[in-house]
Amino acid sequence: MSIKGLFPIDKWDFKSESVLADLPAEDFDLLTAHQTEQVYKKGEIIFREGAYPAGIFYIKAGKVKKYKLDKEGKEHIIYVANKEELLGYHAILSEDRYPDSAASIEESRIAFIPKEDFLAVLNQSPVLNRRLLKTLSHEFAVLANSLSMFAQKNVRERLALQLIVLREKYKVNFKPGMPVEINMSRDDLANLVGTGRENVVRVLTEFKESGILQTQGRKIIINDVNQLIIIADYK
Amino acid sequence: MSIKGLFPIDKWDFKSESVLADLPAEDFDLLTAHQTEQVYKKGEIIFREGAYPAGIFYIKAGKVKKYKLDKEGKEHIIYVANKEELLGYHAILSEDRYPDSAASIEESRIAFIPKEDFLAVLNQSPVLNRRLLKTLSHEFAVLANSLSMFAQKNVRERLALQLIVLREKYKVNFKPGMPVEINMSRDDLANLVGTGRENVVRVLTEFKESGILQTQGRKIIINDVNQLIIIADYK
DNA sequence: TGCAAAATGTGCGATATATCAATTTTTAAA
DNA sequence: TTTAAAAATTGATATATCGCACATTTTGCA
Repeated sequence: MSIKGLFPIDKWDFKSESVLADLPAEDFDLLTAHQTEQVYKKGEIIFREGAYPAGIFYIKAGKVKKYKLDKEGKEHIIYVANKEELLGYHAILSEDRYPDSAASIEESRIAFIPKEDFLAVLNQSPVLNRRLLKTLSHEFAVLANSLSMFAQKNVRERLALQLIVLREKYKVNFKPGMPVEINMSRDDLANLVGTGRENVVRVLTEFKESGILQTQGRKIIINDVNQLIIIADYK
Repeated sequence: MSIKGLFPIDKWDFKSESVLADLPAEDFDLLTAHQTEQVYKKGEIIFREGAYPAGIFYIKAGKVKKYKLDKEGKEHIIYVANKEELLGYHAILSEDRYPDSAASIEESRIAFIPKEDFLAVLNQSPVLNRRLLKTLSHEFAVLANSLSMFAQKNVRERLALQLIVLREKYKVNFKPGMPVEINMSRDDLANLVGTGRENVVRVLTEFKESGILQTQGRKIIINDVNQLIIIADYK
């Protein structure tokens, strides 16, 4: 029953969809009519799991972690959202409370769009509907991928994978061809990979010794992505 | 930064949304105009990861597993879909290939609806649009929950949780008040929990000795769901 | 620039889980 | 009902990862 690697889907496609790009001007204007902008300092919470949503967020600059807390308060980061991504719309669409929390992992500039405006545009814009359906099903596929990776891969492989993904997200800050620096705390990285800080450090040291990457304080500089791809995809 | 259990979301809400229920008759008729029905024997594959979608599937009777294979062919079950659920629409909405495979875990009767009909209704039906957006964001929340459970819970806790979920799915086959029998191979169960068959057996034995459940051959009869909830939610 | 607090890194024993091999039970087909 | 194949179970051992305690470095602020 187990066919080996038939039609493998491209696991390295992590591009995030921009929901708002190319929206008809009319829709875009209505959507942004009452937006308010706010700067979130590093670590500041944007919304909390279980709270009722009052609107959606649009990241104009910075990076945001979406995470869940377990009973002991330990967080697991589900996703790192980059600038130009939309945030917190799942709760409104599912007519429920936030399924996860969000906080900035670096100083971020974020616009808030009231729920009413979002729903108003949703009711009149087939383009936004279609865009959201596409984004949501893409997100679903990415999440399903993360889930099975968790089930099937070890810490080393998961970390390699996350470094590849993060590299894409941090790329925008650096000139093409220049080495990309990932600036993320070991704790956040560990919570993303689903392990402890110590284990992340251990594997990073190993990668450093293999010449795959360098570290400068907290910064991680990726030298050899291909090597990471081989590790992440190995098993 | 870690606030303990503030606004905990209800982790035990696993009800699946019925996308097609209460759809306007006009839309429903168009959707089902060219449907073809087929019986899938236990274990038969419905679609494969990476293939291009030709339509969507509606489970009229039976149960279906959605899964991903790793390089060695070991499968990880992402989700068990029950009757009356829609299948395979993510790929069409994301304009991509199937992100996972689907196969029946018991004899199932499944209708196939061609892509064209689905898209035609999607273009004209605000209700279907809204319904799909809601379903997708709900699914996303459930999946995100599974992901963080994987990161935070051990095999024992994950198995307890899956037994609770499966009990809900198998409930429909039994009279209210009657003990629910879960009829699933240990292999499928292990692939759902993300571990090996042997480990599932060991934990099941433990549960059996605690009086939480009984087994009759392959069947698992849950006696004490509350105990399972305590275990699954413990950490 | 200097200092305290926070973050990072290291060693090691404890533990959960994976993995292999062998046995027993169940299932389904003749 | 018999029987062979498939599935489930048990036991033993290997391995990855966890999590504590502690040392070191980095960071941000006065």
